[in-house]
Amino acid sequence: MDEYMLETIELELAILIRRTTSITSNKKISKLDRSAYLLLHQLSANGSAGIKVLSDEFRLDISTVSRQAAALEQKGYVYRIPDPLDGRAYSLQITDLGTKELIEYKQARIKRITELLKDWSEEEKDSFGKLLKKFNQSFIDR
Amino acid sequence: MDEYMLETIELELAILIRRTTSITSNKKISKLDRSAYLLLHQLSANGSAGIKVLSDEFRLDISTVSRQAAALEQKGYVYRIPDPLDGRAYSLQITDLGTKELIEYKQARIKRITELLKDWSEEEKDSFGKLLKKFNQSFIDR
DNA sequence: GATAAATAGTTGTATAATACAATAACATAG
DNA sequence: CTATGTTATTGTATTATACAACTATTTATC
Repeated sequence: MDEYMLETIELELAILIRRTTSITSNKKISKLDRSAYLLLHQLSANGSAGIKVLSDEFRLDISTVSRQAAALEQKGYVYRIPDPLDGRAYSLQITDLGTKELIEYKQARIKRITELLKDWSEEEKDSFGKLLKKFNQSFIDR
Repeated sequence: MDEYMLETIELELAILIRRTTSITSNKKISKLDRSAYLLLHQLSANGSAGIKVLSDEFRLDISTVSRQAAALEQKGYVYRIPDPLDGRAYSLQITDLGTKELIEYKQARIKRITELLKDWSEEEKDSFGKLLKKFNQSFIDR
């Protein structure tokens, strides 16, 4: 029973990833992509931070975050504040435009998920959210 | 409450995808990648099929599946049976070697997930598996 | 304080998974 | 039999990632 459920989880996760990857490369719903969205979310929720800190939090390579940040800066969604104590470093700060886009994108995502889950019970949604969060937690801690 | 939970689901899904993408491009655990794994799984579970049928089932572009199939054939994990009724088409059949790799890969994945979820209750695992499956269902039906 | 080692960030290059467009070979409908 | 549709392949582009080489700067060591 246990073994079987793990197999299900394992398979359904793989399917989920493939499906999302496909949809992502498909539709340009908004001006934001997933990586940009998560970066903006982080800056918005937890305040400004440098590339290094962000890449640690995200468990991504510094170079990856560096490019993501450059793209966001180029679009005017973030700006850089040089670190007064360290000439190499700076903080990324979300702009008003960035905040606006973030909210719009988030709203569009929530709308889509609301639609997908419209037949789910409150309890199921609640449970799914919590378990996903818990899974990501274990996942991140490795 | 509802709105909040949808926001959580939405965010945690994005995080999950990013995290998995990162890990995928990171570790070569096995000879299989996720796409190859899912293709083999499909052939193993639902019998042989052609590229067209597979790409419909997977909601992927034909060209994508065509390349995945070519890669698997090249490794000796599948072989082609020409369709006797249609000179353009053929069936993909999993080989013994393919089956062997599939089982090994699946086992490795289950092991990893077992480890990740070792502190979860039976009920949580059960619930997570079912909800993931249900989510993919809604997701696929669009 | 001078030099060595560590750190923050950028840029070049590579890989994986996808899509779309053009094409070839074949099948079916009129 | 010709026009249209279908299966699969191949060329090209995009996106998100990693690793490696590099620059500029900071910190540690002697």
